[in-house]
Amino acid sequence: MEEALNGNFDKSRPRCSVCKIRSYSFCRCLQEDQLKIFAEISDEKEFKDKQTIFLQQENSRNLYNITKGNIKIYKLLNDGRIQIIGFLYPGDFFGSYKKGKYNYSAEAIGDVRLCVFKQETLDNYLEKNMNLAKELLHMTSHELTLAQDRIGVLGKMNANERVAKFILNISEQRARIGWQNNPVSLPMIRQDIADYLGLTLETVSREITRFKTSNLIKVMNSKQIFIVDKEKLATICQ
Amino acid sequence: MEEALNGNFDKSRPRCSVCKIRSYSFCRCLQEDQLKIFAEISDEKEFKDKQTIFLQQENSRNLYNITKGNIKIYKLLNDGRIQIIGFLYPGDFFGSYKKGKYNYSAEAIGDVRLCVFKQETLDNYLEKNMNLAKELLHMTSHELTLAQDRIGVLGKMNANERVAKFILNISEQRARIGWQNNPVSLPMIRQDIADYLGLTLETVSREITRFKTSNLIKVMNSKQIFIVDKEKLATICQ
DNA sequence: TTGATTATTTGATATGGATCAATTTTAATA
DNA sequence: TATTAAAATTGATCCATATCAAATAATCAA
Repeated sequence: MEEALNGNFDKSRPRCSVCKIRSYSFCRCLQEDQLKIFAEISDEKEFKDKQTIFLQQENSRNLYNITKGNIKIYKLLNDGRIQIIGFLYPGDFFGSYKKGKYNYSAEAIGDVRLCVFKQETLDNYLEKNMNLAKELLHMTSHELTLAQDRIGVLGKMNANERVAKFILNISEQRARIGWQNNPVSLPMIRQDIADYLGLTLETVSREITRFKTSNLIKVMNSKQIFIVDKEKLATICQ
Repeated sequence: MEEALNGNFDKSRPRCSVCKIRSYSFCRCLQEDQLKIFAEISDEKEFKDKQTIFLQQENSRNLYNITKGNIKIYKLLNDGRIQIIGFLYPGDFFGSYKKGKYNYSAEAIGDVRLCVFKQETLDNYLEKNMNLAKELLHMTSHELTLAQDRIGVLGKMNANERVAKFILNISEQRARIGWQNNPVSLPMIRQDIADYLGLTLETVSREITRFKTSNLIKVMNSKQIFIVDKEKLATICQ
């Protein structure tokens, strides 16, 4: 089962040892000899496009680590309005390590593979491993930084700036985990981008067209954007 | 000096022992016998209204814990636009525990007293105290939750909802630390509320007037708001 | 106390992005 | 491959909030 999921046919090595994204994830701080135990405190789980991973109102039990694919986390207002809090990529973690309700819902975009940690299990493990606790603290703190950046975008930037920043951010994220970052692939639909940026899909579409006609980008297809003039795009959103 | 600041004239007890807000702060997890050492790894510092605590572009060296007063943390776009990321109150912490630049600037609103921790010192102490590391992780995670809530507010709510939510939030925060929460005092000016909510000060003023004329609140003076109908206010922003 | 400064409210008008609507393009399925 | 459904684009219009402007109100300094 585990072998099937990560393609590890070397039974002598735990799946964490052969994990391709470990160096971008909070478990990167673990030594080779710790990986066997660590691999045992989590389960791998797969999700298909649009499958719900958890809903906001559920009791929080797990923390998740993405090893493959993209997910979106979102909040739903009771009149149906959606705000996408974030798109998450391999190496990112989400969920909750404290009891209560989740703060958002999580859904797969395309095929997804996750490591699932039970709260108590992870908490117990943290107790024995200060490095991991610190790494988790640093990554949570980094998440907070990103969330604060987004507050700035949503509070003060106009549609033009938001879309420019979105394209650059997603390209940077790809570069960070060593993937092709130009053309950048947008796995999510325009409605999702809109719900992420606090705009409507029409406005997102118009801004993309605007960047296209002013030759800042080339739209290979609706999900593949080639950045022609990165500097000008950066100037737009500073 | 320390005695003068926190009014502790009992020289036999460290200032953390007599700290009034410790139970709301990350240091609440420490035992009485640990407080002496902990008091020694931080300094107390005072700031006056509008004094800058640090600027975004500075090298981050410290983590701060508020023991008295209010501060605002904000980002500045290069054309002068301001986004206030948050208003922070006694028990809240801010700054950075990793090297680099700060992610925002911080400024005092009224008289403020802070505990200042040097990054390395705090980091070393964390190494020896798993409880504190965990508490810091949980509080950072909680901060992240609050930031995500704000993303929802700024991304999807209209002016009416934003102002209603602001008044309720600030009232809840007062209740949480056991202070008078109705009437609720707004230590910041309208421009700050606007920069916090992603609105203009005129819009904030108009929404407050609207709540006043529809008898949801009473404006004792511009900085003291009495909540008349909490339920209706809550319905507005759900 | 008085004048000056800063903060707040209120009014008139403008506008960026939402909304409504139709068309085109792309993807899914039979 | 044809048929349908979903996604994306483009156009026309509207409206919530910004902007500009002026009047009060509160605070500060001399």
